[in-house]
Amino acid sequence: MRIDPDSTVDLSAQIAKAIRDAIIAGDLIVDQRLPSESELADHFDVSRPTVREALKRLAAQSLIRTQRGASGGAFVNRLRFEDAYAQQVTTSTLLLSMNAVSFDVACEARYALERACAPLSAERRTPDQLATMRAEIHRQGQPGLTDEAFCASDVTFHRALVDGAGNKVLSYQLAGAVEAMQPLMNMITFTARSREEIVALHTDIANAVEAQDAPKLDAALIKLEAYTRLLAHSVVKSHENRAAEKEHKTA
Amino acid sequence: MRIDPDSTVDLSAQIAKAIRDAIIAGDLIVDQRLPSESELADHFDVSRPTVREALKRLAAQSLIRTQRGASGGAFVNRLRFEDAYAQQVTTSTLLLSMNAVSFDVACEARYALERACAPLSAERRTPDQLATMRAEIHRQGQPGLTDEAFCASDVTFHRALVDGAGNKVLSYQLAGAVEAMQPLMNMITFTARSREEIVALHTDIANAVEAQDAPKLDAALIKLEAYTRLLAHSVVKSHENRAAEKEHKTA
DNA sequence: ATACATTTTATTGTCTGACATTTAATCTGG
DNA sequence: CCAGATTAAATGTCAGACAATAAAATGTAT
Repeated sequence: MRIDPDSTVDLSAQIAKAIRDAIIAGDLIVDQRLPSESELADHFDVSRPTVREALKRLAAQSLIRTQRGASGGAFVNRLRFEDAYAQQVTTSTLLLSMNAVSFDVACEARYALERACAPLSAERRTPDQLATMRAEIHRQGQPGLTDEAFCASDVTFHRALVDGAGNKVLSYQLAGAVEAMQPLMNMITFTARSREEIVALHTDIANAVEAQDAPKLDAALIKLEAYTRLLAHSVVKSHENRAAEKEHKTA
Repeated sequence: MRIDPDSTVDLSAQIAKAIRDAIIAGDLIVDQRLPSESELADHFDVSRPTVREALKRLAAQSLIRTQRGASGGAFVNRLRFEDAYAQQVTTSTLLLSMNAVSFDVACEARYALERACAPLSAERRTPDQLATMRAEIHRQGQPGLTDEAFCASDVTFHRALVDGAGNKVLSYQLAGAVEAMQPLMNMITFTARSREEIVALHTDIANAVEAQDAPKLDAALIKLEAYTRLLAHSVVKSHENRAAEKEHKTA
């Protein structure tokens, strides 16, 4: 592990990269203790604050954890699915919010991915998963639910569908796609009529899963995607109309 | 933006969270300049090194960038697809290497996702994308190629297929799945015979894409997945045999 | 000898203050 | 008006200190 003191890059960034590379290469294994901050400072010939900045960078990526006290220190962290999941949701959410991704593109991606795991879900669905889906459908049918709560329930419903595939890697990859869509979905105001329609489509999905009927499930998802896009378009249009009216007034 | 000085959590972690939440909530917008480190230190009532550790955490997640000099400082970073992509690859790779994910599970996830975007790719394929796929197939057919180079070409080929869907969100989500598999794929030793088979299957895929024949493309991908798993299983078996032999000798 | 309380020690967390480096803005002389 | 020198503001880095924590070592009483 070496750094170049003459490089224009931050020393802490270089040190973080050196350690990260060592972890990726397997030179540092899970739960292994790194040298203490002072030792690292000596090794890289920098000050302790600089080493600490490097370690904080790695901690931000969940690559290490630190413990205080005697026999404490920084340890290589076993990256858990939940940690990776949380990071992916944050990243995906910001990515969508900062890059002017159209609703259509995001929606297409989400449903394409969801349909990818649908056949596996249909095959392997568990009673637990079915119960979750039914429970969320029931919740979505209750009046007085806020739009946010409705969307949250929607996410839970779809997560159950995805997790039903029984493939942790797949669940992890899809988590970002499904959850990152939520802020966009929250823009939609769900009328009683549209909620009714969505509940009906969700019921179709749950039925198809229960019947382990993959083609029917795929068809139901396609219908739901189409309906979601329809709703979003009407929202966009009403926004545009309002903007146009405003424009008209000021003119 | 506030922190709790009595919390047991690191101050730098709290500050990072406060700023991160502000970015996610949209209180800090892209390219907006954060207060200087000294000002942040005053605001949170901590020292400058503590603020710096917090900022490095955010920099590690590509949420901010820093610039030196007058009128420099920390700016909210527009998260680019490439940055998010790179992070996802790192995370996914470590996730697989640290969690004893079986080849079958990873492979299933990868091909399920890839098949998800296949219909879109078939519909929207560009001449450029087709050219890339053909070029990589040609490279894969050349003798003297190392296993690593063969795998790298494989990744490029599949990326072309994925990018062909013309959906950046989808490409981003799939990037991790495809690239993270590479270390696992690198374990396989490709015989001349198996390379030939893979090239043939890749040709089927390219032909299906060119013909914009989605069902044919899906079928080709299913065959490739089955063959990939077959190869991996033979590798695992030969490993087990060798281990058994070793065991026998020492006994 | 063992269980419990105390002390020691190693380590991270935080602070203070200073200097180095970089870069944009400002000033100054031609 | 322009080019170069100067200034100022910001991050990058360093050194040394102290606080907080938690494990290990030590002492002590039963």
